[in-house]
Amino acid sequence: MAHSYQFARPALTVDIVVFALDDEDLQVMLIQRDLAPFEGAWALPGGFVRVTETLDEAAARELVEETGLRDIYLEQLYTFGAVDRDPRERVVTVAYYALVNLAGHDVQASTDARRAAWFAVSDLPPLAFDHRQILDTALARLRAKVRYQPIGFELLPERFTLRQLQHLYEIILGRELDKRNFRKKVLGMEFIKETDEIETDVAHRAARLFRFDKKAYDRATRRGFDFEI
Amino acid sequence: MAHSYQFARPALTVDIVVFALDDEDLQVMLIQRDLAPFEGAWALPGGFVRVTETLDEAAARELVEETGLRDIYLEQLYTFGAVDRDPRERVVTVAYYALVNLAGHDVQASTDARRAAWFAVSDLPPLAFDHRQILDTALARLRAKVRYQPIGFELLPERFTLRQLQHLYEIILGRELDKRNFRKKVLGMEFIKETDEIETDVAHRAARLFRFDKKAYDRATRRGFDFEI
DNA sequence: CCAAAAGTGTTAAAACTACACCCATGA
DNA sequence: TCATGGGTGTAGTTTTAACACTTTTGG
Repeated sequence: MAHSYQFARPALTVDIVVFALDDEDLQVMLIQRDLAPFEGAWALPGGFVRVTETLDEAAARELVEETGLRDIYLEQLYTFGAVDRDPRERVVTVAYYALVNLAGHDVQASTDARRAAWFAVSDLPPLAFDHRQILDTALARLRAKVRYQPIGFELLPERFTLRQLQHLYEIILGRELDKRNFRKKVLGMEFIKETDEIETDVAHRAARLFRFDKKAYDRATRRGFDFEI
Repeated sequence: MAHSYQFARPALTVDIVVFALDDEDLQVMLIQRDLAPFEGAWALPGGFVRVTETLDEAAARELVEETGLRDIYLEQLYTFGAVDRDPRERVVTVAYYALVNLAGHDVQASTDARRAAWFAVSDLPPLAFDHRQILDTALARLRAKVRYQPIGFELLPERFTLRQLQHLYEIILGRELDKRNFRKKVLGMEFIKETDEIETDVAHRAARLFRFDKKAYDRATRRGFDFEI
């Protein structure tokens, strides 16, 4: 590695694919651009990385600034470096994806969030730059990872019913699951703890609420347990 | 995303963790640094990304320049952005990992490769920068990915024995596998094709050679087949 | 009393694990 | 003829997949 940079430097940004779940669909948060290029088009939240912050910090900061979301699950996805992905100049972007429980966070909390909106991943508008490719990569990662890491819980409230959990997997994986087999598998995981609460305000028998116990999960993992749905 | 960069830019590099297999160990290629900082220390091959090349191109170029290796399996790993990972200035690095078949490539083909050497991952020297962390991340990724993607073949010659293949998994996964069960599973994969050749120059019964048929693998994948060891 | 979802077991098929001997070859 | 690794089958166990009815609750 040479000591100093004899060439021009690419600019460096972060972009974040924020996923949430409603009753019907997996959703993604997009921001409507107010500047050229792609003025008026929808884009992923993101922005330039400062020299004084890590990549994770840049992603978390942009998320707060552009969407008002803070303290949510955030994981680096992939770094996109096509030479012409930004028409103005060379920009390399480190993409992240985030998972948020819609019920627990107020997206309108930020003034900069006025142009933010949720879209179903099955019905997306055209996106600026290569953001469609980034989003597709994030979706593929989420679909693969949700099966062998307990990240799905990030999309649910802290207390959830088994029906909600099953529904989450059905939406993300895109196929139906057998209710009895699903419950058998999940109830066999000792880190999915039954609480003494039940649903309220439902027009039918109320379901038991469960919670994900991270410490118990870590203990099981150390014993060699492999999460899998 | 603002239009132009009102802040100083981090420098951007690529670093590559090159894995190979010998009879005993998984090995990694390191380069001895001839400049400060960390002069004389061992480091991953890598260097600055030019504004005219993609990240993949930068990684492939640095690999040829520093090790002489070309046309080998190369995959983006993770991007490391700790603020002080380089003592000189802010440098973000996009790490890659590569897999190479030792028998098929001549590492000494490059003049710049004089300071390159292979080290067993179980017996590494101290590394420059955060390269130990990068290497550990690559190792974790390789161990996880080799189980559900057919990338192990990249570490073997084009024609290989089932013993070599089993040995590869035993070294990477760090545990012994049952010979009969392993052969049963592998021979059941239609994209692992028996050839009409056998080993030569062995002091015992010669084993049949097999090859990995990528097209047949892609066909199986499209039918929903899931590779797993 | 009706509509809606909660909750619950069994069986057959498939996959996985453990395990030991004879065979072919070259030195 | 010996040392070395090549090559092969079975049985017990575990895991997975398919499948339907009764209970609870609120409206």
